[in-house]
Amino acid sequence: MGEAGGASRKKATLRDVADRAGVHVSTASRALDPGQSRRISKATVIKVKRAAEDLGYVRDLVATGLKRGRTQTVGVVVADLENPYNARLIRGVARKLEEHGMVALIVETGEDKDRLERLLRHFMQRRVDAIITAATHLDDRELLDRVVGRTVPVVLAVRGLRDGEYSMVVHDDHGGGALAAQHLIGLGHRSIAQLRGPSDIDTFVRRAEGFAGAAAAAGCEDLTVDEWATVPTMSEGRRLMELTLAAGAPFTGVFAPTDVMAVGAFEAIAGRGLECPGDISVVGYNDVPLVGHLSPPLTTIRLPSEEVGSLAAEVALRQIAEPDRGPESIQLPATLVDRRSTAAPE
Amino acid sequence: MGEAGGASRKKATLRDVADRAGVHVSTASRALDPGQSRRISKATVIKVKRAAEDLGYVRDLVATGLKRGRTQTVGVVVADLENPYNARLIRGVARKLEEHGMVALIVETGEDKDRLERLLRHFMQRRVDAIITAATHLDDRELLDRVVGRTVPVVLAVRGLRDGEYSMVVHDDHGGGALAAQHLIGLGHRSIAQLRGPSDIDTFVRRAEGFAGAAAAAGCEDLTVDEWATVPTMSEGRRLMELTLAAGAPFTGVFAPTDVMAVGAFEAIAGRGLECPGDISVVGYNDVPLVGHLSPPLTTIRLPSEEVGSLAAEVALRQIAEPDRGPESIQLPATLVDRRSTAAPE
DNA sequence: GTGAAAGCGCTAACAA
DNA sequence: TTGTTAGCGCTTTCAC
Repeated sequence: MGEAGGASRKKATLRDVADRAGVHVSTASRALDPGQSRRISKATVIKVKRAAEDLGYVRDLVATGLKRGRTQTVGVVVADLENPYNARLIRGVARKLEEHGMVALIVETGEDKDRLERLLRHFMQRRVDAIITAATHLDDRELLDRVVGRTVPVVLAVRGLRDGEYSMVVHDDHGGGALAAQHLIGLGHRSIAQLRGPSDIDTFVRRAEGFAGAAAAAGCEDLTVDEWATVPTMSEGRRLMELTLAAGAPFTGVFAPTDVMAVGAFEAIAGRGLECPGDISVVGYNDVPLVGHLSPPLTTIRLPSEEVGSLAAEVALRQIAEPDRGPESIQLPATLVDRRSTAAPE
Repeated sequence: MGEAGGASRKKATLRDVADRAGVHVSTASRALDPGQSRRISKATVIKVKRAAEDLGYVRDLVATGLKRGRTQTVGVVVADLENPYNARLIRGVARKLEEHGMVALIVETGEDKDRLERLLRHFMQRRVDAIITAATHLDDRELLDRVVGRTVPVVLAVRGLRDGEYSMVVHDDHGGGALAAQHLIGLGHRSIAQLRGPSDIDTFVRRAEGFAGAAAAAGCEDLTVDEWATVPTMSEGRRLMELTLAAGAPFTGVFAPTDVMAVGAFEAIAGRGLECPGDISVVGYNDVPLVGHLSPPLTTIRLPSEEVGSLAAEVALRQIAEPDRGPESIQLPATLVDRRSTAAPE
């Protein structure tokens, strides 16, 4: 019956399989390769497959990778693993890749540029077949060009870059920001503000533009402070919210370009003894899991990050298959999830 | 000045470097290997390093892996990437590995056994140097033995297995469960209950035992229902909480063995028109990020998962370095984070 | 349809 | 200190 487990003996090699089947290694190789096995006589294929099974043979992907120059690996970069929206993005990527027998090599930058460079270099050393990055800053172009260049396809997920040399799968951030403003305005708010995420990240710039544009278009008073967050975290959200409150001008609605920044805003609001949505309405962005269970449940712009991941993987696969294809761009529409952190002003 | 970028030309090989430096490849190999370079004349090392720099040479880890039989890769399995406590675990692993020039290959099972098997097989094909798994079910032993066996070190993180054939880094779940009960009891609750996680996962069994034991020891009425959750999710938490409430017996405190299950419990409580902690106190487990911002902020047992990850990586590295070392076990103590979801019964 | 041969890019005895 | 040699395990022309 054999050793189908294969965890015991020394690990069978293709040579062993060939020997046992009484054929040459090259024949064995072909018999086991779905793309080649039809060029081999049915009888031989069966013989070889049986031998492989008996020996508990598993193809060594390292050797295959070396020979073929393709590792069946896609490098995936995110800024922060702890953010569930990245988790979903990764899941989207991983599931799609898995369907094609490929695997994601996932790394986290913590928004640190040096780290990004190290990680990208590492990807190159490992000969990943493509790179999907959701951690791009606006000034990373030079870095990407320099360390990755055109050696492997790059797909920018979520965070884009201004001119289209790389493939991108992004969200309609401008529209999302506008939607947040319009929602507030529709509720009757006339003085609103936004907390702005890092100014060197595409998504945050676009969300900010969208919000500001829609506020202006509606003739709404925009009491946004000058400052931008340094990183899109809860504490930065709190800081900016405090700043905005401290500015003194009265406003009744605020947009945070990230759910966790919105949570920071909640803290600042509570810290001032104010209430949400009674005194101030808050709109977030992303719609990460627990956010519907906060107090109050957060109204937010939904970013379907699993879908972004899945699409990014599809693009990557396509670019791997057809390297001369030229960059592709996909943009997903923004929708608002209306919950309880927004209400008409009192 | 050269091509330090290396993203342009055809990709320099060690041979190219050797040629340019006027030495043999093996010499070049040694010169570039920190562990060997002291056996090479200073002058040669410099020559080679310069040539490498000029050519933008980067060592091909695939080839190195094939030759050395070590890929500098550790496979990491989690059940659910979206759970931030896994994110932290992964971060702990990744950071530690990175210090040693290694990288984590991260995959997600969704608690699915077939998927686990496929993923483990894939790890073997990729020749990972070790496997860290935080997705183990109690009946996975046979699977682990069969597909991994003793070919590479395995470290069980968070979720253990009963007899010590594998290294483990776990939390004191029994103690954690007991702590939850004691906290409630200390507050004055005399009738309490727990929602139990999947009965085929070590952590949940131990937490349940700890809780039940402490409740019994205090002579407390334990109104836990018979049912166990099928998966540790919010909806299962809600379902079990509803079941418990429907049982009709009056209790004032409940323990959920997972924060997300606790959120489900919140929903069920609210659904009945009850209040937390007014009518029922709730204790969770894990202390994941947003949980302190729920309404009410959740009292919970803290599981330092980043530390678990980091320790698991250390154990893995040790086991890789000394394969005959025999399994190691580490257990971290449980602590309670007292917030607002628990109070004295009314 | 199958075998022979030549490596992918690198490392590690073994010599010298 | 350095070069020679022999592969790691696999795929893939090129013959037959």
